[in-house]
Amino acid sequence: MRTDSRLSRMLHALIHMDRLGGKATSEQLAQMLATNPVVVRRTMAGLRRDGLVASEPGHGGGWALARPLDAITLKDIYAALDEPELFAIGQSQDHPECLVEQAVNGALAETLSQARDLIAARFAAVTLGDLSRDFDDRFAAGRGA
Amino acid sequence: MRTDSRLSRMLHALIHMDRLGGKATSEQLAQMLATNPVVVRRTMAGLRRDGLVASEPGHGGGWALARPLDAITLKDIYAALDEPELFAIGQSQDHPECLVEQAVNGALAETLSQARDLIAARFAAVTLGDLSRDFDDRFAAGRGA
DNA sequence: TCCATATGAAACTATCGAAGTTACGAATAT
DNA sequence: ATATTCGTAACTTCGATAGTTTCATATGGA
Repeated sequence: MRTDSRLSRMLHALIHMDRLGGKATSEQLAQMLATNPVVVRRTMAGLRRDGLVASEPGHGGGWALARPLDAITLKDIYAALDEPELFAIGQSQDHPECLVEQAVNGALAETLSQARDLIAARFAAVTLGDLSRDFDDRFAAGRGA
Repeated sequence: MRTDSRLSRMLHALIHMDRLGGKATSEQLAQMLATNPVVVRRTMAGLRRDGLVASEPGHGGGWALARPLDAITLKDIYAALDEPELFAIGQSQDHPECLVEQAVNGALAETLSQARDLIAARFAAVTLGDLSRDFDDRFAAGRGA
């Protein structure tokens, strides 16, 4: 399975936007993410819908952060992407009436549910501001500070 | 992404095998899993390699459990499948040298690592015997016991 | 007004791994 | 001998993200 990189990419994009003064075009972001402007627009659409960013067409337009990074959690971004599936392993749905299958699926579902809760709690607790400060630390470390 | 159902299917298959006296052919298992005998053989190959089951060709052959269900953990099965990727969300690998990307990937990796540890601990703690007894409970409940 | 710059969106292709299928060889028991 | 069963290679199908092409629309400046 090919893993979904949209969450990672949007985090990356928004932090870069912040460092560009809170604004950027799809073209600029596409270069930062090594992808296509259309992919950027498509992926950002949910963030706009949820009020995390705003967009304006035409000359001088582009994308703008609608909130400070400290007011955006990973959970906000994840929700704006319509909560993509977290897990690559799943239940077999072959014979829903088979009690063995139900027992197996129940056990897996409970385990994955616990993992989901853990991830959700982390996503809710971490802001883009936190990640941006992580960057600052890495930058300082990279300069040997 | 289409979720990988091999773990679920193998648990399902081995419990059914146990209830058939510990033996079954690929054809029988394929019917239980609503799939093809070749898919069963392919998926069971890792389990044979790891000594969880044995296979014999020819007339009267088929698959046999090599251990009691209580001596097989979900972790054993997961390992026999060569530890398939657990998560459907991933890091972007576009610009590994970008410090923003490193900060983002680091945060995601840490969260997923915690979730992975949680899942691994559950997998190590649960045996197929446990799931089989879950089945017994469901069966009793289904009969109104 | 004219035009370059942007986003919006539809429609299509590319990609990648699990899953499914076909086909044939090899081994085993009756 | 023959039917049964696994082993394996090779190919197709499927589904979702990702990538691409194309055109419409809106904005601001010359």
